[in-house]
Amino acid sequence: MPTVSVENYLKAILHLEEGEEGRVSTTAIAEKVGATPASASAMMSRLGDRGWVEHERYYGVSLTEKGQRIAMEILRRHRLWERFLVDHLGFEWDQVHEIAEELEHVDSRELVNRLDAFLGFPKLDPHGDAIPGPNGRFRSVAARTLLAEAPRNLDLVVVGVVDGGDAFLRHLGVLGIELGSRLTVMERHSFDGSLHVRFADVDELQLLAPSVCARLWVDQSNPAPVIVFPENDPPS
Amino acid sequence: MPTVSVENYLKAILHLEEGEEGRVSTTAIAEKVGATPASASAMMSRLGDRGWVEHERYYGVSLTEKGQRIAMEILRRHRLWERFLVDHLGFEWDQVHEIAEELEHVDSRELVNRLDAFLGFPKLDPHGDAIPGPNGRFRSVAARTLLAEAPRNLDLVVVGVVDGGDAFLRHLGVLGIELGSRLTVMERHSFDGSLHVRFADVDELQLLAPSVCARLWVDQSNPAPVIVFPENDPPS
DNA sequence: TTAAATTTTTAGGCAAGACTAAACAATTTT
DNA sequence: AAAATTGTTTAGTCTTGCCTAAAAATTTAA
Ligand SMILES: [Mn+2]
Ligand SMILES: [Mn+2]
Ligand SMILES: [Mn+2]
Ligand SMILES: [Mn+2]
Repeated sequence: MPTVSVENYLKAILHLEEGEEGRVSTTAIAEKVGATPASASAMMSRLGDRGWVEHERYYGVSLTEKGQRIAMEILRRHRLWERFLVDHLGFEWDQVHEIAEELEHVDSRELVNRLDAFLGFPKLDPHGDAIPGPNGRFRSVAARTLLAEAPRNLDLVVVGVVDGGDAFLRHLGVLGIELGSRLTVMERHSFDGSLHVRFADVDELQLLAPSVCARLWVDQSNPAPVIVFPENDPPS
Repeated sequence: MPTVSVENYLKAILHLEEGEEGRVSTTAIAEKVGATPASASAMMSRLGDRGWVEHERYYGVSLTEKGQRIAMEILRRHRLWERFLVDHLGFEWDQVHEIAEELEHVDSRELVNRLDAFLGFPKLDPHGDAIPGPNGRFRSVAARTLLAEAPRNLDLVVVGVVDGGDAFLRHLGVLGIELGSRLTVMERHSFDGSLHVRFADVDELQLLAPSVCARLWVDQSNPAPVIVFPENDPPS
């Protein structure tokens, strides 16, 4: 029965662990939860006592099996609630994070599973992030690339955002980019990595700053497959 | 920006104030929130400092205008979430209280108003209790009577329960009683106030204990009105 | 109108979680 | 290798909210 604060810390550590190798630093955690390093340090020893993190003094922490299970559960709730807010209450994707940040702490196994069913067992949240299943593992590991690293001349589709703060999401709105937007990389400028892209529904080329390209997940957009009818029936 | 604990205390005081005259006792509040009188006493002076209750030492408290506004907002959230849980997630009415007790503390004006709209601006929660509107006042003051005090030989309909703990709600399930059940009081037994009633959908008379009759709100069931067509047009 | 019983408040502690300032350890620079 | 910088922990303090035990006020009973 972790408190709200403990749940926020565990989720922060989970976020910081993915991608980065090894242990997570106290200062990074403090920054993520909006507290001082001193407060985070105190919390780490409490989390260590309860067996939710492994704490090597002066070298950071990593989640234990138990801690990870809890963190994944919070993440699951967060992302399911975000889906609910967008799909059923008509919120925009840049308005739901803060509210989900509170809803995720409502503790009822039954509630979250019924919500999951009500939403149709979604695999992705409104920002394109995978939603953990009731077992605490992700339902699908989608193959995705950062737009910044995508090859040219491919039909791409935006499938997610990296660490999407509300300001960034609103900026995407200004640029006319949303989940599902289709585009092609025409030119990559080696000076700063900015890209000239062409959107499927726009005529002119558009320039995207590297700060944007590094935060967009894209996938190859499956073109409507060309179905070739065989001239003869295949052998059964 | 009250804390969860403060919100629970304010709501408890609101509940205790209705019906009872004058101030609410520290001990009653303590019992309602599940704390000791000493803890409640300490909380009362904190609430007094913030201007949410009027505290007359040794004589109890009453909500101020401000305190009442906050408490009504919590009550609104609680009952809206109960509606959501029953109407959309398929919970039974005896399973939702505890979960709503947590959801009510999620603090977002926008969220609660959109939820209200999503639910179709309901007037009553699943237990028949009125849901406060965004202005903090009840939307409708339904005319209702306790079954224990209802006259005989009237077509009645169950419109609500008084202070419905889960145990009582499950007992109603055993008796086959739910919101909307139609019944008529056939006999009132002066010994202990128990009633013989006839349910609209059952043949035999059924005996209801006073503990049940005192906790059921009933209203006269409007029989499908007999429409009398005038022989002549009324004078305009 | 005292005395007994009940209710309420106060006193003294404790745990969680936050902060600032200071000490300490690790890492980088010089 | 020593010095400076950076990151982490410790020390000391605060607030909220809870507890038990004891004191004080109020209510009830004798
Ligand atoms: Mn949160
Ligand atoms: Mn998200
Ligand atoms: Mn509550
Ligand atoms: Mn209710």
